[in-house]
Amino acid sequence: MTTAEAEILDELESELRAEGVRITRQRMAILAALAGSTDHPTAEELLARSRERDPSVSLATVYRTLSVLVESGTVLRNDFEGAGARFELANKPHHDHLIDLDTGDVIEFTSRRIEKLQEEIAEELGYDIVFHRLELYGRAKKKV
Amino acid sequence: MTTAEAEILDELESELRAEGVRITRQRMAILAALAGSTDHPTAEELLARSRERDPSVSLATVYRTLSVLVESGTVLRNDFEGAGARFELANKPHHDHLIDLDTGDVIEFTSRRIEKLQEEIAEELGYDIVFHRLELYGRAKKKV
DNA sequence: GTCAATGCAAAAGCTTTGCAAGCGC
DNA sequence: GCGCTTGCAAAGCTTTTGCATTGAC
Repeated sequence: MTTAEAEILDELESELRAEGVRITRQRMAILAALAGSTDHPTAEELLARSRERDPSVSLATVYRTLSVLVESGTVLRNDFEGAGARFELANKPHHDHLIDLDTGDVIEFTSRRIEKLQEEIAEELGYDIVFHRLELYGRAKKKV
Repeated sequence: MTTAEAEILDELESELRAEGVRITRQRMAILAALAGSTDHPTAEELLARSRERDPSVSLATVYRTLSVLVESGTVLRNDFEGAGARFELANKPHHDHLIDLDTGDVIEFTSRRIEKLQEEIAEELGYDIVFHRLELYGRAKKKV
């Protein structure tokens, strides 16, 4: 685990304790797995990564913990097309996703202009946006 | 069934036959259910609506038929947050969706500008977009 | 010590599939 | 008539849940 990851982990732990969330070995293992992931792992992948730190983690606990973390706003859940849900820490600025259809890679991007247009559209329709989902699915351009 | 719906149904049937898709009573019932729906029904809802025309339709056939129709580009499948997949005929211009979190209503909208920005973003990242998903989830503004 | 969190296994919810019978073309 | 389509029931997958036990605070 890198120093940066350890710092993130410490911070997450403090924040969660402050919210009254109980910290268990399993939860720390799952948080560590999240902090150590730069991709967008599935529950199964998080189970495997958590077990490297604490083999006692079960899939049920991964799901229950993710549920708690999503509730508290610590984790974001993504339901990309195709497979099961994918998770990521919410400690980054808001962003949307571009999914590489060939490799499954997920690229994060942001666009103030698109965000703004979404607000305008909702406004015209008489709505307040609570959250949104923008996913681009594509293939890398051939190198020329 | 309105005259307009009957026309849509005729057209769908012709197109599918032209593509070599076999037309069965069940498939016609499912197509009619789709043509007669202005909302975005689930497979279960389509089953119920199809059975009004042909009670022999089974859920397995609804799914298998939808699969054929999605393959042929006749139907679009939406995986909105929350429940199961929702379907709609693809015979309208491209649009995105705003989902009312209180009522579940789905409002369609289009924005050339957002589409264009998406293209630009993909371009910058070196990708060609194959398809995308843009969903706004919100609540109706309070009337003042 | 109390009450929440865990592991396990069973269940749930949606969707798919194997198989024998039926039916479109 | 041939081969695709159907209904039924069973199975698949991901996610959730009941229950007895463990463990955090």
